[in-house]
Amino acid sequence: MDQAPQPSGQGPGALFTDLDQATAAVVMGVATLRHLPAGNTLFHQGDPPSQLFQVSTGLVRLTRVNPEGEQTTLRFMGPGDLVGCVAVFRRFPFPATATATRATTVLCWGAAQILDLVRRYPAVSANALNAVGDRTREMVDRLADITDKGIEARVASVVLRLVAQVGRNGPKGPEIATPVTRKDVSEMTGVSYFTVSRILGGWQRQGLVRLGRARIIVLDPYRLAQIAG
Amino acid sequence: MDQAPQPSGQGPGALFTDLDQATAAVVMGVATLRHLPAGNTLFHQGDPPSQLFQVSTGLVRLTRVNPEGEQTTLRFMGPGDLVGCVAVFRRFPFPATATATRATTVLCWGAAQILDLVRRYPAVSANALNAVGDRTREMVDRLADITDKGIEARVASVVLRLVAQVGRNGPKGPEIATPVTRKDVSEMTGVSYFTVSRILGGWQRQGLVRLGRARIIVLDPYRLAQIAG
DNA sequence: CGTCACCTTGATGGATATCAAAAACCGTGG
DNA sequence: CCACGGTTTTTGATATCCATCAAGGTGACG
Repeated sequence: MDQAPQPSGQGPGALFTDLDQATAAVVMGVATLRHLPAGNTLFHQGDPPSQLFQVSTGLVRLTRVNPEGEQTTLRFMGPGDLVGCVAVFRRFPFPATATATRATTVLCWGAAQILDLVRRYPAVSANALNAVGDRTREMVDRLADITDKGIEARVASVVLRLVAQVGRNGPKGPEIATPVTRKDVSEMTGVSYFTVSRILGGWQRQGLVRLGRARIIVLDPYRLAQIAG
Repeated sequence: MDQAPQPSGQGPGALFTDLDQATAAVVMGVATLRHLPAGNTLFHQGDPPSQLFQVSTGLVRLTRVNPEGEQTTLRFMGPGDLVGCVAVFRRFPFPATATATRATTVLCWGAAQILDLVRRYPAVSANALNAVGDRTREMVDRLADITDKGIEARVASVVLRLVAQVGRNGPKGPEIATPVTRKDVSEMTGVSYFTVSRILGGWQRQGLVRLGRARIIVLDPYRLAQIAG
């Protein structure tokens, strides 16, 4: 907790922040808890937005099929993050596929229920607005990163963002939740696989990071932030 | 109206959709109308989010300063679009600078007032959620475009998006609102200036577009969509 | 201890950024 | 109406960065 990176879903969970006890109970009351083994999917790209999820434990990967038909990673979501919030509140088909990359538990709300709650409780509505706003903000930042930074800076940004979103404090320093592969990082940066490997390798030689199979430990976040610009 | 591209802010204006007459009157009542000469700015990047704007007529450009200190174009907003919605509802500093690129009129709401309206009227809250959700959706799409499309496809995407957002029907076909320069297009695509010029030039030779100073007329939207993938 | 998925490293070519310079365009004022 | 100045755009030549291809390594897990 001290200097540990926080999951992006702040506090007890995005939807519940600043709710009075009664309201929180109502929101919790209509939720159901679900356990997913690794590899299971919450929903597929294009599905109607029938449910809203909040990750409780584990790790969820959002992917998209590109024009060539391959799945490419869009982002990861960890404990406290609202998965599907944009689609559900906006009543759009899910723009991505959500998959548990390891054993995961999630809270689920039916679309109709959650929309009703939002209409009835301004506090819940505010939380929804905040969650969606945060998402937009992140996307704008990522877009700016990609358009005006060099490759190395982009990789640094993505690594730092991953640490902040799905990081944990390991013994040697902040550590990105496993399994996040080089391929995932490359797809999130718009850089090829191999180049990411080379850049990370270079950083490891300089002692900025420690690498493992589907694992990245950040030893010098300050210098990384510098590289990210 | 027939086959004309619609501004992204749908109908009479994002905030007002599906409001009963009384509510609409209240929302309109606390708004003020402002006229801006070309070149004036609504707000600067980093400013506290003191006001929400809805473009009524004209054209607004959102720019961001990149690490090198230059202003780069993020997007344009035309009639019906809510400018600053993410920042105001999320209570974040504005992530970009908004400038009128020509004579423009906007509706303005004070942050406190609009937050109050959102808390009081679920219908307004729903509209806010929709507006912010649309924004997220667009950013996700743009991000995906950039990471998994080739350069030419990216330029095509941006041109088509501009037509949809700030396009008008000219005599020869859909036409992007002026002044949108090649430089703007290049910054929105993450491609250099010169390359955009070459690509557009090529399209003009094939009869897909007609070019002018700070002007792009789309002659063959269908083929462009094909190129965009 | 074998197999599979993930990762690294090297060599190569090509797409695109960059630099440089000239041309087209527009508004302005004579 | 025309000449002028600044901005935008085009076009060409060059260099560089990165994607791609190929092959070998390394760790995890049954």
